[in-house]
Amino acid sequence: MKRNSRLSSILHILVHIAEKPEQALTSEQLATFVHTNPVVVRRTIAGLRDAGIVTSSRGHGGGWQLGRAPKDISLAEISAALGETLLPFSTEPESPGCLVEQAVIAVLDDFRIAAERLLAEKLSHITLADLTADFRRRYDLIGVSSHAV
Amino acid sequence: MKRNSRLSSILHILVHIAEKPEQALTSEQLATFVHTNPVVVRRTIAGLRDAGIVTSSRGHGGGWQLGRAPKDISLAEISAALGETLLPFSTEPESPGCLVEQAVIAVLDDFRIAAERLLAEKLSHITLADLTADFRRRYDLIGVSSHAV
DNA sequence: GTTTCATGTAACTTAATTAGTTACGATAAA
DNA sequence: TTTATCGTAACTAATTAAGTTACATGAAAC
Repeated sequence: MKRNSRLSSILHILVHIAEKPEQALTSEQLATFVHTNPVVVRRTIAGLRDAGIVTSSRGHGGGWQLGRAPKDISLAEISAALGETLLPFSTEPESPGCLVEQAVIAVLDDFRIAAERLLAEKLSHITLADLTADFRRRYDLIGVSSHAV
Repeated sequence: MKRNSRLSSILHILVHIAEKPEQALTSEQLATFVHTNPVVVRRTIAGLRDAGIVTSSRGHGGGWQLGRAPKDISLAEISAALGETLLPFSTEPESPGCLVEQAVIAVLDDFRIAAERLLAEKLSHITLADLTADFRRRYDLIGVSSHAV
């Protein structure tokens, strides 16, 4: 899993989980989908469990399943559960007392807050169900197995 | 200069330049504002020169000045000149042939394009002049020197 | 109950990225 | 001619995140 592809990878994983609702998929299986290893998957996906987006079960036959229906899981929630901002520019003061910096940070923070609200609003209208629907459209068209390579 | 504070640092620098329109500020002076060193400043600011946002002059008395009036320099241009996207999540395919990944990337790319347009639009309405005005408001209120620490 | 198969998580290693630094050539004013 | 400045290449250091190893915990299968 490359840097900065966490959101993409997680969605990839979630759609695969959504496509096998009757069985729990193991971290190992999920790891092969995104070319990484099981521990990284568990670590990355842990936040989603805390948010109720997925559930995990231990022991024989255990693994990962969705915590609720795909249509009730929005990309906004997923993104939030990952705990990263979509706009990762820093506005930490580095020269406390510099009025120029204070002005810059004030303007930038206003922008960030407005932008984050906007992005979250857009993401809240896209659900996992939209992704699985898009996948199935492709699948019906081409008709090959759900995962090659 | 910390990671992810490039935009903020550049704006800090630009406002300082804007506040001394009659003189060129050296990389060394600018570096002290953002607690870094002259070479990093030159490197970071090089893209802005290519975009005509600042000009540089060599030799004795040389340094950096604005390429045009603050009111004609928008944050959208500055951000673009830095050559970084504001939404740095990757949508590079890692499993070509996986229809699930293709669906994820398609949806994510649509979102990214729309989001970037939106953010650029918002940033195009904020200019360096807005930042200097905000600074002056603070300055008039508190009345201390433009740069402490 | 013992074995097997999973997750949970801590601790460590490796890889990638970016800032910081040194060095020196080019340029322009004093 | 000296001094001050940028331009840039090459290297080093710091930081971050992914990858890995190891092992404890929990649950099903036999």
